[in-house]
Order: sequence, then structure tokens, then C-alpha cells
Amino acid sequence: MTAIEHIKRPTLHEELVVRLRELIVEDVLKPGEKIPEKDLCDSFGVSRTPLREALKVLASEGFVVLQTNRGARVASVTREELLEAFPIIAALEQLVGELACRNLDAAGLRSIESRHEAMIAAYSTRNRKRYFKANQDIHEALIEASGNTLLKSHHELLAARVQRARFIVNLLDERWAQAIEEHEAMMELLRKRDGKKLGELMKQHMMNKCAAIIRAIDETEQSEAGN
Amino acid sequence: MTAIEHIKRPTLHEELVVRLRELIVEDVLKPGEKIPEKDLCDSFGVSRTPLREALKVLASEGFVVLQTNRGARVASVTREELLEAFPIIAALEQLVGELACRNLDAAGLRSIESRHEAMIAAYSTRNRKRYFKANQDIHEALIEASGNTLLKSHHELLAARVQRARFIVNLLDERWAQAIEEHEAMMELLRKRDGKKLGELMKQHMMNKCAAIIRAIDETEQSEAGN
DNA sequence: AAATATAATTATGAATTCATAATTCAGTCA
DNA sequence: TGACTGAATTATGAATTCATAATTATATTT
Repeated sequence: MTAIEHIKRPTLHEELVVRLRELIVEDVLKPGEKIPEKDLCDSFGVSRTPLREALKVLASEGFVVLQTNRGARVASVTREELLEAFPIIAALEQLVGELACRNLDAAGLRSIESRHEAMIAAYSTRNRKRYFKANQDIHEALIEASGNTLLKSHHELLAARVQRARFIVNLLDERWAQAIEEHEAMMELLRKRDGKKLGELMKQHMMNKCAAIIRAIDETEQSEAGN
Repeated sequence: MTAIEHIKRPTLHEELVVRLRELIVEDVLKPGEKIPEKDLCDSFGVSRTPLREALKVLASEGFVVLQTNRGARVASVTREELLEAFPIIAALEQLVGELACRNLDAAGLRSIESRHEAMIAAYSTRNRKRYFKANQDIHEALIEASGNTLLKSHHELLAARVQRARFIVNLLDERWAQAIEEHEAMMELLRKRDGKKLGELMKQHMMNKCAAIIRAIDETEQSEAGN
């Protein structure tokens, strides 16, 4: 029996969930911004029904906040939310590390190696955009290698939420260098298939990232308070 | 500034999400069962619009499966899904253990101790229903103690999904005794506020539960194949 | 002019309607 | 009898409509 994949026709609300989530994660729709249904319906060329369905889903994912009779707002990225989300992501990454080592084959490793090199190249020219992209690619590849689709979806959702923080703080040079070092160590552990240590390092890597972002936020708030 | 909580008026779709999720987790709506919109609209006394919104949310949570132009079905609880979900829950529980030890005060500990005793009492009379309830209470209290609301919501959703497995397999006496022992050890570590060890034990506890359930499923399938 | 009350407008929650896809069922033919 | 065809029915996706809550604009009072 050949496992032919079922044909999947998209519905408007599914398409809208994806598109709206992108707009939010890419900071086109800003945190706290009101989302007037009418405007979005016009720009997407759909009626309110599928749009509202999409908003309900996005609300359950934490990207928008619904207020009864007052419509939807883009959820804001708070210090508190990040402090809650990062430890969870870190715990998931630990699991990713363990599972990836268990499942990754030679071809998979090579693919990650090349992404890693792309990331190093981006770092050497201090190309932030490329670095972010390559960095994300690596993490995604590792998650893929974990072979756990549920883990993937939960991780993706949480990662997308905290990723929005990159628009409120900048990656500092010092942290950047540290992140590169951590990635080198990660590659080494991946080659050795040391799942336990890789998991721990990935967890730590994420918590360091968290600390860096929180520090940056606090400094921003500090300087803003001084105005 | 007193943080007064905003008054929250419920909407139909929110109410429906909760009620439908309950029906699914409580196995009133069986895995694989078709969900005809009309019937549910009649029994809840609402129109299709809020019901459909609720179904979209439940689909994003993984409790129902939507097929374009073919309506909704209750998601089935597969062996594969459990094998994916449990390690994630275990990873979250590990985090719960660490955070709970960090945050739990004397009053919180006493409250958990009493729930623990209730669980032991239920076990001594082999009252499955009470045991499940007390067991769930303890885990919920620990999550509450972790102080991480995002962790709580993710854990709740995943736990609800695997909880449905209790209707396809029975808790075996052997595993039951082992679970009690693990809980005793957990209480000991909680009293000592040893977060690291508690986290590891809670993770292991969950993976043991996973193994027991998978074993039970495999045995069921084995015996069914023999028919 | 500022503050309040009232009316007009707009936006939202939910029911209804409409077009179309899927399913069921009767009829036909081998 | 049993597989196929096509009409009738039903269910679904999405637009529209409707009632009401929220907001804005206008009028009134001090």
C-alpha cells in the first residue's frame, strides 16, 4: 500500500492564520496595535467570517488578544512573557538535542554542518539578517531531526512568539560572539552524538539568549526612564 | 497601583471551546467520531458560527481534525501521538519540578502534602477515580507553584490530550505501586527543595507512565490481533 | 471653555442565507 | 444480484444580515 498523501485544499481561515501570524511575527502588525476586522477584510478580500475564525485561532496561540465587544489586538511582547517562554523553549530544546542525536544520520549531519558554515560565514561579515536566518535554519533542522512533529509544532509556536523580541532589542556583539562559541560546541557534541550533553548545552544556549534579551530590555527601559 | 482584573464577559465560542474539550477529554465524544455541526448546534442551542469558531480552535489544539468540506472529527489517540506527546510533557514536568522547588512556600507545601495524603488514601482502597483526581490535583498544584502561566497552559493542553488514553488502557497494579513509590520520593525531594533531582524524577515518572501505557496498548493490540 | 449628557456612528457577536461540495438514494444496465 | 450513473438531499465554507455594545460626535449646561 503506497501511502499517497491526501489532497489538502486550503480554506480561507487556514490561509489567514498563516498570513496574519507572519504579519505579527515580522512586526508588520505591531504589538498592542488594534486589529479592525473591516480593514483586514478589505486588504485580504475576504468576509469577516473566515477572518474572525483565524483571529480566534491566533488568540489561542497567543499572538493576538481578544476583548469581548472590543475586538482584537496584537499581543504585546512583555518582559514577563519572555521570562516565562524562554525556560519552556529551553526545556524543549534540551529534548530536541537528545532526540536529534538519537536519530540523526550521516546525511542529516552533513546538512546541518553546511548550515552551520553558512552561519559562521554570516557572522564573519557581521551580516545580522543572514545570521538570523542561518541560525533559525539550524535549529529547525535539529527539530526536524528529532522526528517529533508535536515537539516541532509546540517549539515553532513558542519560538515565533519570542522571536518578535528581536524588534525591540538588538543582538549585542558580546553575546553574538558567545552564541557562536556555543554553536561550535553544539556541533562538536552533535558529531559525537552525545545527546545528554547536547541537550544540556542547547538548554543553556537558550537561557543565555534569554538573559541577553532581558538585559537589553532592562537597559532600554532604564534609558527610557531617564528621558 | 492595585492590579484589578478586567471583567471578562464570556463569548459563545469560548464557552464552546471549554465544553467541547471537556466532552472530548471525558470520552463522551469518542476518538474518530464525526462531529456534525447541526447536531451540536441543536444540543448547545447556538448557531453554527460560534460552534465553527470553537472547532477551529480545538483543531489548532489537536483535539479535533478538520477535513475541508467534510467536517470535523474527534482526533484519535494513537500510539504514535502518545510517543511524541509524553516526552514533551516529561520535559515540561522536569521544568515544573525545578521551578516549583524554587518558588514553593511552607503553605504551598502543606497544601500539596494534604493532596498527597488524599492520593495515598485513594490508593489504599484502590479507588481508581479518586486516585486519578488526587494525582491530577498534585500535578496541577506543582504547576501552579511553578508560577509560569505559559508553562501551565502548554502542559494542560498536552496533558489533556494524553489523558484520553486512560479510556483505552487500564492502570495495572504493578505500575500503580511503582507510581506511588515515585510520588513518595517526589514529596521527599520537594520537602528538601531539591529542584534538580525533583525535575529529573518527575521527568522519569512521566516516561515510566508513558512506557506503561504503551505496553498496555501493545498488549491490547496483540490480543485483538489474535481474535 | 470645560464637563457632562445625548444622539449618531461604527464595530462586534452571532444568526441567517447562499453557493457549492459531499453524500445518499433511486434507477439502470450488465 | 451487483456495480455504475445521475438526481435528490444534506453538510460545509463563506458572505451577508441583524441586534447590540462601544465609540465618536454633537449638543447642552454650568
